[in-house]
Amino acid sequence: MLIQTRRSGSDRSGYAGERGAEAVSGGEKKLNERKKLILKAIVEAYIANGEPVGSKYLTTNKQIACSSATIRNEMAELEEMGYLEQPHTSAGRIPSEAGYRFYVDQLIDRYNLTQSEIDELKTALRQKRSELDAIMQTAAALAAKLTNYTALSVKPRQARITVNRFEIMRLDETTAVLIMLIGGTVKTKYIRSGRPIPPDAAMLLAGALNAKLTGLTADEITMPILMETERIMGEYDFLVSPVVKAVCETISVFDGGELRFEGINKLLSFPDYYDMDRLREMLALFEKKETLLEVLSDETRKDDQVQVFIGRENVVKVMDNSTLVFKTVSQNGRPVGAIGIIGPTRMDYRRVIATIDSLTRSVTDALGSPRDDG
Amino acid sequence: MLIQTRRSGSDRSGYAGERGAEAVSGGEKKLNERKKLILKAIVEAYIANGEPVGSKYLTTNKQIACSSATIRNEMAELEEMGYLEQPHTSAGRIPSEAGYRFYVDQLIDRYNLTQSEIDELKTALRQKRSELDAIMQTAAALAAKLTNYTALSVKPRQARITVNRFEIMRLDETTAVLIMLIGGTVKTKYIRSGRPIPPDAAMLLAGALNAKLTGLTADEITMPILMETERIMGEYDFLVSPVVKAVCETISVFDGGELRFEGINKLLSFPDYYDMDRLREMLALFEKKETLLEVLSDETRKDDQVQVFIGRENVVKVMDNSTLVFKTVSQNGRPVGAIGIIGPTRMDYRRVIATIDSLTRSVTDALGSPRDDG
DNA sequence: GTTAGCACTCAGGAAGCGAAAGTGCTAATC
DNA sequence: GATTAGCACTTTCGCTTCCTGAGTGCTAAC
Repeated sequence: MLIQTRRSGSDRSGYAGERGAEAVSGGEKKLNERKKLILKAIVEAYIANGEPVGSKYLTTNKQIACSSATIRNEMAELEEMGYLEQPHTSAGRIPSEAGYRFYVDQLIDRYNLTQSEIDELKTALRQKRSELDAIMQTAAALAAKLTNYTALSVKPRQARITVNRFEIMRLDETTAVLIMLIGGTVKTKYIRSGRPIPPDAAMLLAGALNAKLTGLTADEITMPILMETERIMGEYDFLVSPVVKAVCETISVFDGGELRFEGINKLLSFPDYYDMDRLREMLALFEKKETLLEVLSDETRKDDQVQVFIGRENVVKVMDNSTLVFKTVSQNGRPVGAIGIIGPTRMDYRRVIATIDSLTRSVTDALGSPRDDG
Repeated sequence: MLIQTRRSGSDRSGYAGERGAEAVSGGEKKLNERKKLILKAIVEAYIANGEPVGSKYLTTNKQIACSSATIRNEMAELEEMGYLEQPHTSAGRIPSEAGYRFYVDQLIDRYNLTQSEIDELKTALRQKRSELDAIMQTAAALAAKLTNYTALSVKPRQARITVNRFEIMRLDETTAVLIMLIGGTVKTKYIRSGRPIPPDAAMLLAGALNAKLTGLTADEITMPILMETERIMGEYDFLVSPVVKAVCETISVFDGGELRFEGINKLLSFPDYYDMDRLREMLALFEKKETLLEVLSDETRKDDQVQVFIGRENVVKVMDNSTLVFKTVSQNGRPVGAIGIIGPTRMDYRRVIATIDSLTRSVTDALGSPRDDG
């Protein structure tokens, strides 16, 4: 079962500071201000340095005005509550998954990208205006570059895929290309016929397809429709069956969704992935795609806020110790994909969340509404 | 400077057995039969086990009928000649790059895939008949699966990219999709105009583009051609400039070639890549693409035989300790891409070469000649 | 409730040691 | 002259041992 970040207000990013944390609903334990301060400091120090943080180190933090002994007591309690862990007795503490979760939900500060980063983002995206595939890939590349983690972009599995419009391009006597507009993307498919395809047959076919098959899913293309289309085609009815087959193939395959990665090598920057087995499993996951697509597609539509899945919250077993952060991208108010980051649980959440948030917002802007605008 | 495998005959695969090895031309040193046997045994043992091989171990090889002391003497000479290396005094020997090269050029046995492997290959490819992009990707995935190394597929940088045919698909009042047939692939580009694009303008535009721009490279599209096209378009001349810009963008970008990888996680199966730095550099190389494309594209056309670049023979510095094996794929006798394997120098050359050879052959068959066949 | 002090624990590095593997060389043998 | 047996030598690798430093938990004092 996936646990989603809970939020109180309708704050734009959903990531407020400490305000309202006291009033949080439900099963979460209350933490006094000092505990929060300590937890926050531990998470941030651990994110920054990757080493367990000890009580002495925390005394250097100006905001925490008490001795190491006191901090030790608080830490012991935080550990008891499940927010901290100890790799071994004589090491400092590191955040548990629950600790990260609490941090992400309630302690994190709002972080803003610098103006130059935002500019980079906008100009990079402007160039590819509204080519959905290209724009998503560019966005993922940007996300990888800005965050230094591996980024992913996904076009979700769509329940109902239909072709908006057909076109036929004749190449020569017996060959033609079938062009299909599906949502914001164009798919093509070769058609080879044993018999000649005269120009008027191509025109007729395009017309027939547009008349009969637009707006239909693969399931809805039934025998009567086929026969009706063949009737329209008259003497060229032999073209209908192979072409419709090609159409069905396309809209079925397309259904699978597409998942791309950028910056895979960034994984290796983190000691968290120095374990070869973990790394291999991660890369295998990247190539299998189905599992990850499931996570992304199932959840994609729920929310237009940044989603954070920490460690074992992920259905995918492999992803212990890894966090997935993503947000959907919309066009005309409908989600058409998502962009995200995958990296170690010990991740710079502030930065990653801010980046993904801005990025998806910019992409959504850049995509605009390709049909409606003047 | 790249060194290519030299071959003597016109043997189909270019990988003969020992025959004729004695008669090899030029600067290569002659090896007596026993040395060859020993070198071959060492290379194969090292490929199989990944550990330096010692003289004692080689006595278990039936073909080498002499004592360990004799073998030691021969090994010492082979080392002097540059075919073997010693990691440290008390270890066995491993092949040097020159050793691998000699092995690949002259000692390797012909290896054939099993019938079931060939069948898998054919059926997998048949399904995607002649969709160039899809077929190349499938082929790379197959190569990765069959060899257990990382595979790559590439559509080479083409010096002269031209559009064979244009088509315009009108979406609504102000939006259209420009469809370009380039070689065997179809590229699309959105066109948005501030002003309405009536249906007859779309038709007229397609006609004008086909008349004026087909067969031209980006460089060859000059001002006079633009003006002539605008003249043809009459009152719709405002469409010409943005559309031609889109065309140029496409054929320039396309020029870059495309490079895809399959089975990146396979890299991790080999202790050769347990060094994190090497691994990271390798992954970075995979993402940068340009460097690798250069190697592949430059050499791609030279030869229709399997090409093997061992270690430092590769221009790319990162690829010490790595070997690149690839072969071009042709359509209508013209190279349209290449499929290859990248992996540790200690690679199963027999198997990899055989696989790439069969695979590219099958792909070439599957691609057929899309314009000429009945 | 907070702090100082102290005993305790544990990871990680350095040093030392012996076993195993494989070589190079010499002298004997075919 | 080519081959082999034998032996001393070198080097890695795994193992144990020891030591240090960091950080804790607990107790007693403030």
